[in-house]
Amino acid sequence: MPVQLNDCPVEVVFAILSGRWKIPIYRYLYKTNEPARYSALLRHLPAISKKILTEQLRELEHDGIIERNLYPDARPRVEYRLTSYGLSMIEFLDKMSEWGEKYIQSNNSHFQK
Amino acid sequence: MPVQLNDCPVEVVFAILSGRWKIPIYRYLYKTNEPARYSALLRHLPAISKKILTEQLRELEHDGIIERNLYPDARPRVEYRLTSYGLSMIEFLDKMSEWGEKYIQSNNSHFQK
DNA sequence: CGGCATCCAAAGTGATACTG
DNA sequence: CAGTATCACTTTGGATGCCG
Repeated sequence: MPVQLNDCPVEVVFAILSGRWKIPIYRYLYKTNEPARYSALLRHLPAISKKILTEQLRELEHDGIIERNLYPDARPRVEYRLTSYGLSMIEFLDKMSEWGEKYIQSNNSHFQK
Repeated sequence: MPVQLNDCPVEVVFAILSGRWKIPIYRYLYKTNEPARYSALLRHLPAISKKILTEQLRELEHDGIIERNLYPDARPRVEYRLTSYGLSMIEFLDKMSEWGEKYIQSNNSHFQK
């Protein structure tokens, strides 16, 4: 059998966060620091489609990173926010960000393609 | 235009490490702490094919994470090792690993799917 | 030994239109 | 407003075989 994904905690984390829009969604929720409506996310991520936004939100919710709250009304209102679990990711995300910045700064700009 | 990938250092890091076998390759090189031959990697990652192994190694090399050294001989010998750049990723990888372990421990085992 | 070429399957992403 | 449904496309991973 191949290497079990779940053998490696690092791969578990990658599995949770891999998806074209998961980091952008996380960043938005983190920096606004308040529940965001579906439509606000849609507006903030100009290139995303509703189908994909819904998918990515469902997956993040499934993995316990965000929470979905429906406020039924004439016009339904849905808000998403980071759970405490989601918030706690900031520890390694900050470290990653630091590393990434150094990487970009250095003339190792291979990643440009 | 969509969010530029390169606007976000975290996404840059994800781009570098995303690939089915990159973390396993990294882990192997890190824990053995010595140059590994192509054939050793192939043996250690039971489910990988030669084509894919070569691809992932090339990408890691391109991004400055590993180094490839050819020792020409009757039988060619090729060794791969982490660069200092690659080694320095351990800082955030350790943090990710800690987080991932807690995540797995907690009854939030949603990620099992 | 350490690859590359070919072909194929699966996953991920997206455009568009429709709905309670 | 906050979604589904459908279909198309692109990217990634993999099986297999050949080569210097």
